[in-house]
Amino acid sequence: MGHEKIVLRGNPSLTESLKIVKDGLAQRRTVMVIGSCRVRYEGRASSTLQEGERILIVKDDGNLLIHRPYDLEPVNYMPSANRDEQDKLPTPRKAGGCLFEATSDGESLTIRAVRKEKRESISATFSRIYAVMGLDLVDRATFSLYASEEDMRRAILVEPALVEQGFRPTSFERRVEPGFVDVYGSDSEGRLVVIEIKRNAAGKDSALQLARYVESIRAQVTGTVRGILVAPGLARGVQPLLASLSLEFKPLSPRKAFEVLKSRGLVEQHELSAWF
Amino acid sequence: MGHEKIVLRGNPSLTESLKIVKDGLAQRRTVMVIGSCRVRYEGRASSTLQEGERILIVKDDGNLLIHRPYDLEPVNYMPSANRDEQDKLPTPRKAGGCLFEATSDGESLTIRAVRKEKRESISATFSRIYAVMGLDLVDRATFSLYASEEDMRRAILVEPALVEQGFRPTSFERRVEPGFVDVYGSDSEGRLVVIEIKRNAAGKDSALQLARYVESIRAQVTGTVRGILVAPGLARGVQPLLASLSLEFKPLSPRKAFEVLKSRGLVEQHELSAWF
DNA sequence: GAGTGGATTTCGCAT
DNA sequence: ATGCGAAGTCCACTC
Repeated sequence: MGHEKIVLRGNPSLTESLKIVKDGLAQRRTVMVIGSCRVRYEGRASSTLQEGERILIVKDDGNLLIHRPYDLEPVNYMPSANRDEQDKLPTPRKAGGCLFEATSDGESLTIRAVRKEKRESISATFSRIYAVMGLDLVDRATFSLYASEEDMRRAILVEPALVEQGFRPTSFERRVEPGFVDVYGSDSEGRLVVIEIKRNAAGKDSALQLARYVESIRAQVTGTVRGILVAPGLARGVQPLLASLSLEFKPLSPRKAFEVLKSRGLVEQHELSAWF
Repeated sequence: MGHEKIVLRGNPSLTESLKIVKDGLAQRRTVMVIGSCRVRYEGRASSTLQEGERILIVKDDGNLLIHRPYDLEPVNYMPSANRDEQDKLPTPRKAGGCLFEATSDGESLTIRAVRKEKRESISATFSRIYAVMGLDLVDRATFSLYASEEDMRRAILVEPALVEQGFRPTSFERRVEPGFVDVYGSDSEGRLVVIEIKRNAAGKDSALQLARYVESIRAQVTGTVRGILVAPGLARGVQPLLASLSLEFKPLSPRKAFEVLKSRGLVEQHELSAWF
């Protein structure tokens, strides 16, 4: 029993609701209740929310949300207790440290969650239930939030201060290798600057690649040549390697780059524009 | 048609789903779709989310949320376009500046939302729908949050002895050069007192911020100026920093502040029952 | 586990 | 509108 993909009841009886919620919680399914409720939270702060019609969601990892019919943010919520453990898992996770309890006094349905470590608890009491459901949802897809490396390069060209104050790009080359884009320029003291951009956390290969570029340039010119690795971050162990190669690191997130381009109206919106 | 409180279908046909979603959007009802979808967002950033089972909610004020079966935060979202207008309304609000569109190609259901001013848009395409519903929820209740930093400030104003015997507040949220002083007053010996309040354990930033305030005020007046950091505790390493800055620390928990307000009848009574 | 900084931050209040 | 600070911030990352 209870192995159905979806259990859903409209205008359920109290008994029916209690069973569906209890089963859903016990089986670590996503549980949703739509109805009129009062909510109380105590923990980091205290809050009360009087009777009103809302949507309550308990996800299968124990995260709890209570949404009003308006507002982007949940009016009440409680994070799952075991976030750290969850993050180690590549796929959907199950709750561990959060205690859930569904009870009924014959008139109403109360869902209560207690998070021991953080000493916080939340309680929602439904006096009326319009719909209740237990869901067994599967979502293993990866979420990608991005601006392209090309976007990062363009952002640096239009706003060189992203690299450092006084940086002036003088020329740039096309992509020489998948994943790498170069920008050349000079700093405030006239020194030559070679920039290598990486969209993801830069690994050793990036540092070594940049080192080769810098070395190549140094052989052709006189004077100091600085090598700067621009990336959202460094992979483990790259920091000391960079230092030993006398290279520098400048953090830049694709998001930041995207913002810069957007603020200048330079972002490509071919799909977006079609919608207007 | 469509005047029902709740329209709810399990395993609906594509045609049925499209109608319920279209009607719900047109009538500014809260719309919810549960199923397998792909999501694409463009605007402040860009994101893609491959096929997976999720919960999509369009609230009656136009806020859109897409939740995976895990995580506290929505994987994708789009704020309603008219937040400011909404905030002026005491009761449930309706969307204005957000364009919604529901379409079907015979195989899937696509819900799109476009926010013109912010130039952002989101699109969710459902290849499979387990449940779809249109809700007419009413929630006019007020949400009360206690033991906030604001409450701590109020508590100090009504009971200055929480800071120290003889303290007399003269003003609060006084504008000074670097920002705002939480509470401003004088001690039993007439010395000026500047108070910075923190709800959580105060960190280095709090100490430095208070130091800036004190410095600013010392530049404007003659005589001693005391800086007191009021917080439930100090983060590690802040104690010596405070000492080196010649600042003082007075422990005060939000809970205590709340108790004070409650004892004066300045907050709605509500029980703080045992958690376990 | 604590500290630091970012977020498609959101939210609220101030000028 | 804009800007600043708070948030029951959450969240990822580093030490």
